[in-house]
Amino acid sequence: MATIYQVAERAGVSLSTVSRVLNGRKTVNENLRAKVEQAMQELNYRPSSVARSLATSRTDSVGVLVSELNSPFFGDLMQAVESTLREADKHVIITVGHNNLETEKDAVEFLISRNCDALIMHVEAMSDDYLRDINANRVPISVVNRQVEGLESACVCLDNERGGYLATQHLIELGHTNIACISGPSKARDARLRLAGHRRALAEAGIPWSEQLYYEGRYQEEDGKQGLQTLLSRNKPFTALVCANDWMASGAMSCARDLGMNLPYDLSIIGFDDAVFAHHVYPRLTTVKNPIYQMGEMSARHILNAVYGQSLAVKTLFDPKLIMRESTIFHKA
Amino acid sequence: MATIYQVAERAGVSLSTVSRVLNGRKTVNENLRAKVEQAMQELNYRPSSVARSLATSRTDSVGVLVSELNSPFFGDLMQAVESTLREADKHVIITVGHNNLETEKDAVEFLISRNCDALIMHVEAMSDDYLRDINANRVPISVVNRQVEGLESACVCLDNERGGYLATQHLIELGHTNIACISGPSKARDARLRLAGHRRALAEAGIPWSEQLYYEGRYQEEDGKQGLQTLLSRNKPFTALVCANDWMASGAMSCARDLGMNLPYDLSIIGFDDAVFAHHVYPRLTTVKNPIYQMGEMSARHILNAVYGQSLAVKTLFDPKLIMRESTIFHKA
DNA sequence: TTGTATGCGTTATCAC
DNA sequence: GTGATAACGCATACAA
Repeated sequence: MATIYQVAERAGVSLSTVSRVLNGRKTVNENLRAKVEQAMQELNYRPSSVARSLATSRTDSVGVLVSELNSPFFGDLMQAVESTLREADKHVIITVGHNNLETEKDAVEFLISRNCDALIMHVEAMSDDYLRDINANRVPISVVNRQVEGLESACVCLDNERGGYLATQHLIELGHTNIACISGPSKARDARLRLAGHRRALAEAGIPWSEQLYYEGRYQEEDGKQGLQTLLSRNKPFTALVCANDWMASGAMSCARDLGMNLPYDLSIIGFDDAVFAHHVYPRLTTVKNPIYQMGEMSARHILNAVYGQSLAVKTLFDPKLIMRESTIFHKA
Repeated sequence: MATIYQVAERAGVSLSTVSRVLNGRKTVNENLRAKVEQAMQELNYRPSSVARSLATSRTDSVGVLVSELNSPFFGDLMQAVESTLREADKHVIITVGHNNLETEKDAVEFLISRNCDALIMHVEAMSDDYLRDINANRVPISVVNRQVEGLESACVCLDNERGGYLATQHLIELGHTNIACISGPSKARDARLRLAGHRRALAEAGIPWSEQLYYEGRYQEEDGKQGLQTLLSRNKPFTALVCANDWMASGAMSCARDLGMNLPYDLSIIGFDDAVFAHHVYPRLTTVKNPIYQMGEMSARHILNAVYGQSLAVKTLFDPKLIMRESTIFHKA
């Protein structure tokens, strides 16, 4: 590999000059610039990003920490982050946290040891305090899908409460009044908020909340099945079911079918997220869209602004949108 | 950030000694080692990976180039590669090629400019020559899901021909003799191989190949729909349909349903890949499993061996497996 | 505008 | 076993 010094020698200039044309400085004679560029060509010179990093103490890399890689949700997030950042010639180092505190902390240490200029994180286990500490004392961060007090401008997230509200409101508008709910784990913020929205919609419609129509899952497909069976066993009839994400909705749907129910006539089911498979299930799943791609883009933009001196427009709170498909239907009184 | 020099000063030794304990060299006095380690503790010292890279000309990073990020297939691949590599304290830099030659080349240049020690690639557009050139003159690579002549040991892939064979054989065993086929794009190697397997199964069973029962798609969901409609319009009856991937199978299924067909009784459909949504569609999709997770792991292992001096077991050719679900059924004569 | 000298934080090659 | 000293490839303050 050719170095800047060899280029300088061949072009008959000093290495400072080479460095200048390399960094697009205007203060360099056109003649010399041409010579240097030709020398670069001939030597097939490529700057060493490592050496540059050592000199500038910047790596042009941002660490990304997500819960999983093999899910449509995080796939979209990654895709958005990667392409936004790469447009700005930054790159992405990926790690996985598995929703586990130790793993998440490990990943953060790993990324910091790699001298990332910033971190984009989607974490569940890690505390707000920990996040604030990282941002204050270690490296700037952006948090996806979570509100951290004191870090508002660095957090991009969905209005989960409103999403929960929309889902239930939709069922109410269809005439349902006995509405069951399979929520996410109560220790998860987004799950709590979606549930709160659900309850607000019920309250506004004058429908009393019933513990019997409630089941707490952990966002897994299996929980949809377990949840539906449990709810059914309580002998309190319902004609519609809200699920806190699409996986559980899908689990509930297969379970319902296995039980001989005729969907959506016997039971309206609504999900949350609009995962890729939402329109693969049968009947196609009505759900609430989580605009994760845009959120990833905004998170990346925040970093671009905060760390790399750009000034892009960023939006931090996203509005969920109802996607009507065929898994919900009018309640026939 | 504390440097190695400050640690040396505090411990009252030279920086060579610090460097030695840092790298676990045995040739250092226990007393000094203790002093140094304490000094590191007190200063909360973290070695700079950048400086180390400059000195060793290794970055402990491997570049990964995949076609997309937001697909279950690549999600699994990434997950496998990341976790395998991180166990060995290497990290992963991700880029996306979008099945487009220019983008793929760009991504490779980008990764190389980042001084990756090696590349793991899943590319479609790039030529074999180009791949060989990268490996020979630039940086060691491993190729996923593709056979490159001369690079055999660096290629880990599925036996696509056998996969295609298995799918069709399964339908034949169910008694079907009129079997339509929606293949992938003929410019894609894996598509050609799957098709070859399909034809071999037909031939072995004495079923003549018919151009009328063949449609070439591009692996998109929409192609499943287009394909089925086209095939149906040709007035040559068939009772089973082979699709070269799950997306097209899913598209064909919804199309069939929209056309009023009763699945799987009116038409048996089989897919390929066993994507996550394969068991979400209704009826649950019979398909051929593509063990992408293991393939990713093996690809990472190959790099670990070739570049980082490890000696892990690697397997390069993977056997597809038939996953029987409910979308295929006996042909009633 | 151009060149010189120095630093970035390690590893590696020598002597001692 | 230990400690100077020179790379590694680039950026940058400063001098010319």
